[in-house]
Amino acid sequence: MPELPEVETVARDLAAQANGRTITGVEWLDWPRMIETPDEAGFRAGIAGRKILAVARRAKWVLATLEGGLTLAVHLRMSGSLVVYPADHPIDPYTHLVLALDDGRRIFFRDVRKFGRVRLLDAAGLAALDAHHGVEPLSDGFTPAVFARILAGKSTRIKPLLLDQALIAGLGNIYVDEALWHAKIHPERPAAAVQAKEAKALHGAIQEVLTKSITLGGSSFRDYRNGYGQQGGNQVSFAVYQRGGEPCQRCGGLIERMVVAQRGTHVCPKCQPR
DNA sequence: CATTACCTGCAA
DNA sequence: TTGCAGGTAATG
Repeated sequence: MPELPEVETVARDLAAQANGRTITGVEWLDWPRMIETPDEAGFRAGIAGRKILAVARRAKWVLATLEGGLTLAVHLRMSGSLVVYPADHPIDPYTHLVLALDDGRRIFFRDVRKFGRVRLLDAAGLAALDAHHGVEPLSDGFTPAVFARILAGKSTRIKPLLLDQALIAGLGNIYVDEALWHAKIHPERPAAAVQAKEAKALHGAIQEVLTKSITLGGSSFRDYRNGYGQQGGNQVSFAVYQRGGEPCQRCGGLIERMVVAQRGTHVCPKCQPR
């Protein structure tokens, strides 16, 4: 799925295009199972006539603040996209939700794999979603000291720990592999065994890979689209992700693909010793 | 911890 | 045909 940089890009794109517009209603919905709460009828009734006040990101959720204390929350999971299209844009078989705006344009939610999820939340629901997630890695609250506290005493391997949204919100498979390579840390090392100096390097690497990707509009491959329907971000290049068998750009050793916590994992064994 | 489930498309 | 894909929750 889109990870933090891609979701951030989508949220910004939606904000730029839809802030101040009113959702007149649900124009298309062919996969109601993706709506987790409320039920379909409640969703249709609750969203109609609401003005979009702001669009932001929390973890990998796109959050549209609506008039009346409600929030439209969308998770793109593996293959979802959220795009504002002109009135004449066709609805294809992978488009599962279309929201009509008061100026004739529409917000399309497209999702090949149907893993994406949509919620219409009140204040309590939004608070619960927020509480479910850990620190935002690009926020002021994510200091090296805070990161050190997260690692302290944990026997979990560092990669699965970084993927745990309840600890740090927004990292996914790509950027974890990239950050670990930058910091020269093997993904299977126990978190508590990562030394202070290494943890500081990893903290910096996490912020750098995320920030750089946001600057470039998110990485683009497979199903990812920004809020304008563009692939964008082709400039983002990865050091190890999906480069198994290729030489490491730092040491020349061969990048290896392995499986860690059931996720494809890419590592330079020479740069990132166990 | 690992496995399974949720879905579909695509490359090997 | 098999395995793999940016995610996450539920279940041994």
